[in-house]
Amino acid sequence: MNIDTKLSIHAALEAGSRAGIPQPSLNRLPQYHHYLAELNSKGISRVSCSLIGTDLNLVPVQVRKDLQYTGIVGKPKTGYSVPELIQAIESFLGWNNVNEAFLVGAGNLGTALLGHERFSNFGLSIVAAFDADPEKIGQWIHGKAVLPLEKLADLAQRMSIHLGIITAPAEFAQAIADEMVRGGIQALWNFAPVRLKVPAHIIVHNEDLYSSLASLSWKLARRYRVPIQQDGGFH
Amino acid sequence: MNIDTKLSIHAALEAGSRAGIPQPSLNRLPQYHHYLAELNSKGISRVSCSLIGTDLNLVPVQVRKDLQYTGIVGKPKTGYSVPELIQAIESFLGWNNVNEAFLVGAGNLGTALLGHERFSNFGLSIVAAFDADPEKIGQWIHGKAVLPLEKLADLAQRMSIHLGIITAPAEFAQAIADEMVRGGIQALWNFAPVRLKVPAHIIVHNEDLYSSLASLSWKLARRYRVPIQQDGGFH
DNA sequence: CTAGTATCGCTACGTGAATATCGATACGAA
DNA sequence: TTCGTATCGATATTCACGTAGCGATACTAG
Repeated sequence: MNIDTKLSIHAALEAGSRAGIPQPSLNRLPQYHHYLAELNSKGISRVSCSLIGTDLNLVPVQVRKDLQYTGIVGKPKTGYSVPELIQAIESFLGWNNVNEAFLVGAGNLGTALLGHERFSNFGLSIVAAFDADPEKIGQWIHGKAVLPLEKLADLAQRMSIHLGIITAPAEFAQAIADEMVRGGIQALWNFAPVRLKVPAHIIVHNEDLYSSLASLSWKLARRYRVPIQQDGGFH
Repeated sequence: MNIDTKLSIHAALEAGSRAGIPQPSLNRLPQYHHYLAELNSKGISRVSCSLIGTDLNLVPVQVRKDLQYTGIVGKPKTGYSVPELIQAIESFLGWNNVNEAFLVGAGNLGTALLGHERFSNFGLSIVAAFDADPEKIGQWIHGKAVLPLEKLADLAQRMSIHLGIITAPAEFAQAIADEMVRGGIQALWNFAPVRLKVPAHIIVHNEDLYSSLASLSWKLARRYRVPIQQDGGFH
């Protein structure tokens, strides 16, 4: 019995590692990348997990495990080669190939993203913006044209755009997502605070500022609340 | 000194569990809130977990469990009262009391957040912006003054500001965080792609766009990659 | 040349979150 | 009134991530 369970756990783990990488590890990789780029610019060519750990507030084991997912191997006592590590992370994350993206919703947040030229370092290029507001259509924001929303699906198909960014208000997000899917877009980066309904093969990543804000304000509010009994709050 | 860092790591990791509500649940609460507000505006007064689940793409059990954390109780067969539920979520998240915040880094993203008036619905009020760039100091962005960074700590103390938002480039983030802590700020909302080192009692919430982008581009790249040989990819 | 030590890689364990299952309760229909 | 059903609440199982410990390896000092 326990052999069975052990085996199945093992299989699950194997499958997990082969098919993917834990989400938290994936989230940490860009931080390693940023840190390593800094080291590299200082001319440091080798680095150990312990060093990364102390500088980034992580325990060395975790760093090592994360880096293993990229496929790189280090040498005992020596550590890792910084340039190789950077290269490994970039290639693992697909930052070598440029992703062209469409953005919908040329409001404050959309404008900010359009102007964020550093995205190009990470394989992201926003090629055009879309909006439903006639006032905005025809404008140029940070060198990108604002086009009418109706043209999105057709253009996406002809230009083989794979990534869509939604920075429109929540009530329009679902309709926009539908249009994007219709245009053959494969992945959505959604900044609206809704859970989009899309076909199963579409990748959706939600970037919900209100969720984060909820976390924060809850933790903050909690601090000034009367001291809570850990479990005894009830009955 | 390293005791401090250990503590902060520990605190960050355990914050969710010690608090009594899982982080993911906390993140979903604003979505329920948004959804319920919509129902409420339609005049619907009662709702069941199953309904919420189908509309939000979640399984009913999960919805029920999340809602339980707010302390509300439902009635079998009837479900929950929509207004009570909204009230419970708002009070649980601390959205009834206003959090005043300082923002540092009046770039694209900072400007976007300053202009996002809907934050006021969620208990957040950004009262002033700060920057180190003399060009920006003295300007008014969306009705908020841009002040010199040196004044932050003193002002924060005098105005009892508890929340700091960092939208500056990564290389300045740590210094800014230090200033905020010096000014008595309790919680940081950090949009820079770095792990801040702060005393253990400070709440930090990282909003790392590059992490998200990494997730996305990895998943997207993976789709077009040839089936992966686990170890053979390199050399 | 040998011993010591820092670091990597692997396996095993523990904890917390998601999910499934079971019993309890309230409303509606016969 | 009584039975059926939808829904809530509580408990148990499964799964994923983080953590710890062990052995292996390579550099360095004497």
